[in-house]
Amino acid sequence: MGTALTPNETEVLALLRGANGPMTAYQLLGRMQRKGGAVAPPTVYRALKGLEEAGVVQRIETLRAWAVVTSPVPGVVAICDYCGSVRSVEAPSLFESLHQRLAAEGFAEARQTIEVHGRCGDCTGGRA
Amino acid sequence: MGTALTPNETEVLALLRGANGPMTAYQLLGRMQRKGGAVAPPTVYRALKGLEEAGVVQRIETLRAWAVVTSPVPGVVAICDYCGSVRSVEAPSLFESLHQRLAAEGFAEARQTIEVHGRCGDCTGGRA
DNA sequence: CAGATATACGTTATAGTATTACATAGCACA
DNA sequence: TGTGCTATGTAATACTATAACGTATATCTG
Repeated sequence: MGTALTPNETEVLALLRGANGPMTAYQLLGRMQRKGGAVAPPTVYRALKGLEEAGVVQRIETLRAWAVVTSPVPGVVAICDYCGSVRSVEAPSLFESLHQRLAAEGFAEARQTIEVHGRCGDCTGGRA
Repeated sequence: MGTALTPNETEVLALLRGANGPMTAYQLLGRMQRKGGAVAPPTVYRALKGLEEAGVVQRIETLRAWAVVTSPVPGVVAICDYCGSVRSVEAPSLFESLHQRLAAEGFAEARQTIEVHGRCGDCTGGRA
């Protein structure tokens, strides 16, 4: 199946798993430098590319940051602008509707990005 | 209603309208420099910010580029990776489903980004 | 009118994100 | 042994975006 991860990919993935949210490439770079000495941007970007192709991380486009994929199926990324939390919400029927809608236009999609900014339940319940 | 556009905003909007697709901020900058002499990045970014707030342009996140808003209502941005075309596809019921789905999670959305990469009808019909 | 405020813009510098290009090292295996 | 492949290192650069500060102009208002 998926080829095994390389050492660098493993390290980046571990860092992302240990974080409680997305990290930018340069945050990852900083962590790796504090551990391992001379690490340069291509090391991080190559690892991210590999992990993305393996389907285990994804770029959160609107944050220019990277996060572990938490759901087996593509989801809606819900980003709270108040507390910064990022959740992936599964919505298979939504993606199916999207597929249908695009098919009706003759468009064959290969990759969907759905990101939503707003306020999460925790931040809505409490004060502003 | 919407305040009038500033001269810089007007110029940037005209450039985007004249293009047949999204332009990056630095492409806009280059055009403005060839016309007007010394123009710096903040000039472009300020104009884009104003236009975005006015709802007449939007950033295409997955392209890191900017495009004129073509539909009165938020749409699905369909990007053909073969010919580079970018279209906004209206899908009100899709956005309504998205709203419902997020509301069920307690999430109140303020801004949605839906971008899809794939192959458009023109590129599907013909050869690879 | 003087002074206060607000908007738009100019200018310089810098921050933040990502890629290109080329070198090297190790492994697999004919 | 040598050939090719994968992963990595390394240096430089490209691309995207913002911060911080200054200036000009308009408008309001006492």
